[in-house]
Amino acid sequence: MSLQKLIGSLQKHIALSAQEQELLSDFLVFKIIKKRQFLLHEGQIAREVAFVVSGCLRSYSIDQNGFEHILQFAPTGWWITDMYSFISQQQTHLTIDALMDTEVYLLSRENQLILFDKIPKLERYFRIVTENSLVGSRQRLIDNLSLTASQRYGIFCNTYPTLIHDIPQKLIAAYIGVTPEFLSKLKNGGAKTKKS
Amino acid sequence: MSLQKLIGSLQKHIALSAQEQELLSDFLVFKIIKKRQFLLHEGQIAREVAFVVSGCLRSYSIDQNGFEHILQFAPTGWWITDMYSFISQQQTHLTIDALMDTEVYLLSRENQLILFDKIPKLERYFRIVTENSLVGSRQRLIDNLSLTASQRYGIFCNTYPTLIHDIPQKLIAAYIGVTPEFLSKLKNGGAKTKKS
DNA sequence: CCCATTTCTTAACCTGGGTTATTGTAAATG
DNA sequence: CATTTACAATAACCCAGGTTAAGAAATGGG
Repeated sequence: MSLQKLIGSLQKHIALSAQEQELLSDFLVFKIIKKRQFLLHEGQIAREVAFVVSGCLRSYSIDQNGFEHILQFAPTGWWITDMYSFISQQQTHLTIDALMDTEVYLLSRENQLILFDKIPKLERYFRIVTENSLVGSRQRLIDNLSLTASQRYGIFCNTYPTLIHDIPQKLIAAYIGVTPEFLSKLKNGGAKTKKS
Repeated sequence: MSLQKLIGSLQKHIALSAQEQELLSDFLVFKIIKKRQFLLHEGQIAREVAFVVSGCLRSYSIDQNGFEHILQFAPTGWWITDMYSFISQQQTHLTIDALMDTEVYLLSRENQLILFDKIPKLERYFRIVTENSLVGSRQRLIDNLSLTASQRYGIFCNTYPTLIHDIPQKLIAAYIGVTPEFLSKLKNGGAKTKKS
């Protein structure tokens, strides 16, 4: 059963008894999000965090000029939500949708907090996951401040090797922070435009 | 006593008994870092996380060209470390130093993990602090991807109102991601360079 | 109080990446 | 299988922000 993917992720950091696993599963909702469907829309409240069993989600914001900026891709084994909206229960400025048909387990903030009291090990697990997310987010900030677009493209290829050939390259551009035109120039033109 | 500042921060999220406060304080080390002195140097391991009681620290990375990029300022009431090195105990790529004489409490990762077992509420506190840091980091990423330098300067002024007049403006430039020359142009020149 | 160092400003010129537009092509959709 | 719709490539031109340089102002240590 697909719940095993989630349990597997938990067991990397904590040990859960059979009863605890059962209890946890009572608080989860399984859902299929079809390609191009939304899990979260700007203006809504992120009531749940999602664990991706298969497929891939993305979170992004849309700026004043209508450009999308991708914060995170979530392939198999990743958690995704808008953390701001999830912890404050205020309206989100992000959108989350599916790049392909995707299976997820949803855990509401409400249930998460209940579980933290019933199974303190779960609070540990999420503490660790959040620490790791913070490391990733800070690293990406540094990369954006110190690297060129071409170097960031290289890092993307290492970080999400499975995605490169599976998603449109305009999404890669929206992640590394350039226009699709410029990414195309990078990959093909490479460097030179000047004479010989 | 200055420990009260830390306890005050804890009490915003959790309730600690007198004994628990005592136990916690046994694991903390008080330290004064004088202006321009280092708390962490590239290549070292971040054994501790620091809580700033007074003064201000900063964390930054240095890129291939020798330019500094500031990840975080930590005035009174903020926690700071290199989360990557702190959780993995691998060598850091960041540097942390003091912008002015600064008082901190240090908590080692080792002691932090011991405390998480002895006082689960502390794990909750750090789970919450880390969630909030993640929100801040993600927001800053969005800002860097979607806003102009001028808009980012405005946000800096709102985020760290106390710092604007207390730190050299080259540091503000290193935070918002522009050169000191360009920030100067922004503040004074404003817009025009072309003819009337 | 003075000299040295660091910081700030200004200005001329440069470039990485953006904008706009066109054309070709591959998927969805009917 | 025709037709919309979305994606990628290319190219000419543009601009926010970087680079270099050099003088003015602030800071700081002896």
